[in-house]
Amino acid sequence: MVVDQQLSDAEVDRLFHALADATRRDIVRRTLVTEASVSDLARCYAMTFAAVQKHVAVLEEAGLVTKQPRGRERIVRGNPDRIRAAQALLDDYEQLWRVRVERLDALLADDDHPSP
Amino acid sequence: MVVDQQLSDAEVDRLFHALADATRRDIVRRTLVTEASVSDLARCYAMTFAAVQKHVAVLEEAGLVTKQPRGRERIVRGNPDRIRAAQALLDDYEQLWRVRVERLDALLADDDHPSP
DNA sequence: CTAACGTACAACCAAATGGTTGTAGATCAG
DNA sequence: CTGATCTACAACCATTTGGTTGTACGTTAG
Repeated sequence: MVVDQQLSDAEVDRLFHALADATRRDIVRRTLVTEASVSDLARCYAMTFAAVQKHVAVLEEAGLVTKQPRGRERIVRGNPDRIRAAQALLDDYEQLWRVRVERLDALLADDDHPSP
Repeated sequence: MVVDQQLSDAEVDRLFHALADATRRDIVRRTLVTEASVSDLARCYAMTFAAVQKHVAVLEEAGLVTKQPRGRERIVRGNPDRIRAAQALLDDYEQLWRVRVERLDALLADDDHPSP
């Protein structure tokens, strides 16, 4: 089982911010399936190489992607662990919501036996 | 079972962007457990009422929170469905990653029977 | 060696973000 | 009615963001 990484607020900020852009999400999608160099990726989008380079940097700082040198290229790979970390965070929110549901259930149970 | 909402790129942008701020995440946490007025929330943070109001607006546009008038107050409640929508999106990414794993497995299987 | 390719990085710009203050409209309490 | 409270919204400001262009440097191909 993957250990539930303890991410700081700033890291969580970076993680969700990195996911809040369609181009970056597409880069994550691609590199989860197939590794690609930065210029491979740049050819996929209607923007300059430098712009794509910046998106990859944002993803790398968020931990969603790793960049490994290979000759003159930098090979980009998606990091499934960070995806799972994000899922774990969202799971926590859902668990919190259950508290509300359980409290409402308790209230309804009390209504079955109202005090006079 | 909750239907898998079909979110546009712009909606997903808004969803993750709304989550990319510690104050907003805290508002979501609180309002998932207990409903609260905007000024209830404002008292929790070291910033002006107007700033908190803006954060709530961002969360509302992202669908992570609903705002319901009650007298002069606006009651804020967390929306677990949007949390689940975000989880569903991340699940998709994890599924993509499995494609890579399966392809690697296939490659290894080929290596068991190398051609001469 | 030379030319082409892949990357890194700085400088610049318009637009969006996250905060502030200030004003004004509803609603509630006394 | 009057005053306090809760909200809405505009205007403003500093910083960040997402894009551009341009320059420089290492690596590969011919």
